[in-house]
Amino acid sequence: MTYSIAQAAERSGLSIDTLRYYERIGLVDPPARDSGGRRLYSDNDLAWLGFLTKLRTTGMPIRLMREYAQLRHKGSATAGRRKQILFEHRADVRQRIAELHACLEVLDCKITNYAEIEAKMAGQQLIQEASA
Amino acid sequence: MTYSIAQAAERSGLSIDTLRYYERIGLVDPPARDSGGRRLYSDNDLAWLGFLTKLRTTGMPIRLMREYAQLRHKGSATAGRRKQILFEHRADVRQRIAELHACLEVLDCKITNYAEIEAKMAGQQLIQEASA
DNA sequence: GTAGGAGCTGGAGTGCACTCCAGGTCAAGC
DNA sequence: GCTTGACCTGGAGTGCACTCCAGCTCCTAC
Repeated sequence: MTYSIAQAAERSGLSIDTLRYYERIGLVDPPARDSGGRRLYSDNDLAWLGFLTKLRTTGMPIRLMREYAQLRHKGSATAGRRKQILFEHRADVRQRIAELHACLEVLDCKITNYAEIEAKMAGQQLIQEASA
Repeated sequence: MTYSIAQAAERSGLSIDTLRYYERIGLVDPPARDSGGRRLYSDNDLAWLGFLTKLRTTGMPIRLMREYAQLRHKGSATAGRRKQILFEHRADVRQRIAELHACLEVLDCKITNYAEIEAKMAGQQLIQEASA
């Protein structure tokens, strides 16, 4: 199964421009081409794009994704380094999740605060209306 | 208690340049100044900076933080909108945490994979050594 | 055969959030 | 009184990750 760049964009959630950009900077291999010179993405290509978007979503910088992509080409001898990259990145992600949770608590606290203010104001309005 | 810009930077975790930048774009109120024209941050200022960094850590864009900051100046009439901003932002943050968790699973899976490959290679090495 | 639409390339432009710089002021210590 | 170091200002520069553009080719459908 092959996909045009438009289909690949839709399935990967990336834009057409981004797909060409990723290719240009060496994040993805140049896909096959049809007789007219148009890109034909394979299921394999899409799987790799899917993995890349996971890395991006989790905030991995592109230069590191590129290092990973290049290691992939050098075969199994680089598996150690690739594993290390993912391992360290996972630790980063976990830490970021923890940070976000901490920030969530602050947000909860603030929101609760606003809700209390609202309740108080609503109460005062009731009192005003009753005494009017 | 007051703080020089260097102290404020250290306590907030922001750089001196960033503090001045935030002031310039209206994210923080211009702090007091000493007789020599130098900034003197108050505990209140630091508390606000602390809250801002929570918002930034959670990915709120600066233009939205600025809207929030400006609403704060307009008094309690804007509390509803401010609450709304935080409320929506909290939903964003929760969603992002969920996304990160999903990505973590993919990472776990990949890392496990690499570990298995390593184990297999180690096994082969043992066999080779034994037969040597 | 021609109009339209998808895709192509190389290169320029964008938005965001800082970050750096030159040239100056000010207060303290020697 | 002079050096030093922290701080000041307005403005320019940076890095990242795209995003857009002009001008072209190719295929399809009428």
